[in-house]
Amino acid sequence: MASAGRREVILAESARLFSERGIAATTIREIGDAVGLNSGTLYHYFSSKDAIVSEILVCFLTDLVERYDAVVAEPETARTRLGRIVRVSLEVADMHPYATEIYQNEFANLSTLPRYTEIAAAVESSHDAWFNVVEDGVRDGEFNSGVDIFEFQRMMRECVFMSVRWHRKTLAQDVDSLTETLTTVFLNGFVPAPQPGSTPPPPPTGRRRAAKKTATEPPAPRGSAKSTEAAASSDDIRAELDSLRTELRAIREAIAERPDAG
Amino acid sequence: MASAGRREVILAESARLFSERGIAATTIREIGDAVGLNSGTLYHYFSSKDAIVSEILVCFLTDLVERYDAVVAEPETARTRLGRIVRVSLEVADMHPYATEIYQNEFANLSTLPRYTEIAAAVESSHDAWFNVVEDGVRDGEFNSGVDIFEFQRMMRECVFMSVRWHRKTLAQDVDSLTETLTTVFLNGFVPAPQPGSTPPPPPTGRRRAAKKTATEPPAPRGSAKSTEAAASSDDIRAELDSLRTELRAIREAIAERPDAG
DNA sequence: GTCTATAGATAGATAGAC
DNA sequence: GTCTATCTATCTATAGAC
Repeated sequence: MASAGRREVILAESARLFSERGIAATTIREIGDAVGLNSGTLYHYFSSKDAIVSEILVCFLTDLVERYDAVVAEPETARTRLGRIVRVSLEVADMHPYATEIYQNEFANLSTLPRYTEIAAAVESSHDAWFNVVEDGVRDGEFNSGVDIFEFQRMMRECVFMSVRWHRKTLAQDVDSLTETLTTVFLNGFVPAPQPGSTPPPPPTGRRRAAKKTATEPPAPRGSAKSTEAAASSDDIRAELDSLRTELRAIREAIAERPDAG
Repeated sequence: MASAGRREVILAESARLFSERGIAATTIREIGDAVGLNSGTLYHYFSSKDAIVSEILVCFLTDLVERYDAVVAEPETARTRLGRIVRVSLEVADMHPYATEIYQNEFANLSTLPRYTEIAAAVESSHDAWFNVVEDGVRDGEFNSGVDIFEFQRMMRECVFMSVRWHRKTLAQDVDSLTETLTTVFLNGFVPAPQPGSTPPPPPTGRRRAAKKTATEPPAPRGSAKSTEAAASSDDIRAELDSLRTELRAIREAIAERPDAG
């Protein structure tokens, strides 16, 4: 009877244990204890321990890809869509509180899982969503191409999912501020010009860590050396930098306008 | 006699296996096979499997903290010191190719390790180095406080160590470009104001990364990840000048080689 | 559906010959 | 220092009573 929700309870408790202790370190008996069932009974619902892992990941990734696909297709600017991807990532992670951590911790060693092909395909699809939106933004001039596209989107994507771990306990409440922080940190370093209208808001000033100085040294010494030696030639260098940038831009545009430009 | 380097070989092979398969999934017998010793012989060098794990992590973290402490004490701007922390992180990671991955993958579940207190203290010390430098930069107005300090430095720190994993095979050659990319992405989104003198170049639209698929392996990071904003120190500016010159030269040559050029 | 009991495999670690 | 041999513990998964 209770078998209706039993499967889901097993999945939920397993996910929690897997993320807390690791998959290999979590035993079937521990899962049984957490659910309130004998370990043998679990095999009435799942054919193996790995099958539980696979189902956890497939459920999470299916939800994620489905919502990514909707966002990517939106007729919005790349910045808007990228912000939505961040938000969707956090929301889906909130619906699957432990799956993202399991995936992050152990994906590298999960290639022998039952439905691994399905899982890998979903992972790749989710990665494509990020890449395509960032690529669109660069092509349209909305983002800066001074930083390698692939490198950038991978950093941002992984940072978003690490943030899930860091904010797991309060993720639902933190979605807004986290989305804002992530897009501000990454995009204000990635857009060509600063937004005149939307300058970064006054500090949300979240938590402050009890910053203890390292036992050896009080790191006071940042000091006056700021721009002393660089000051003399600084203007000349900046001038040359600007001219180089201008020339580079002209050349790039010339190349881009060529009919057979690649 | 061979016992001189044996310990180090055991540590190296163990680290490789632990990072590839996970600690729990790596058996003593596999380590013995990899080293060319019987599994029982390993206990002549280490008291347990966990003792091997601990020694791997302690060696890595000791090197890291030692070099962090030197950087934090430098009389430089926060931006310079933060850049040095990034570089030092990559260099130490290159000296301990697998320790960072082991730490990232399994640190959450390692609290029962033999020398865990020592390990945790080193981890905290390394975190403090990052926090203190970023905090200094904010206090002096060099960085922007519109984003939560703790959140920012944690994102940047974790991104640096994830980059180690992504570039593990070519880390030594990629240190320069990676340091540049990481500081550009994070700091240009974290500095208070853009340089008024130089309007950032509009998007070139020309070069696009060819491979968007492949969830497995990023293409080689050609060092085109260059900053668009003027850097704070003369070293950074000179480095950018050099890279711009190099890129200009490459573009000129590419144009000259086109059959229909001129 | 849930349990008890256990099969079958393999892990970490030890003892002692050489 | 290295080996063979083995102990002890524990795991996944199964068989069958209820």
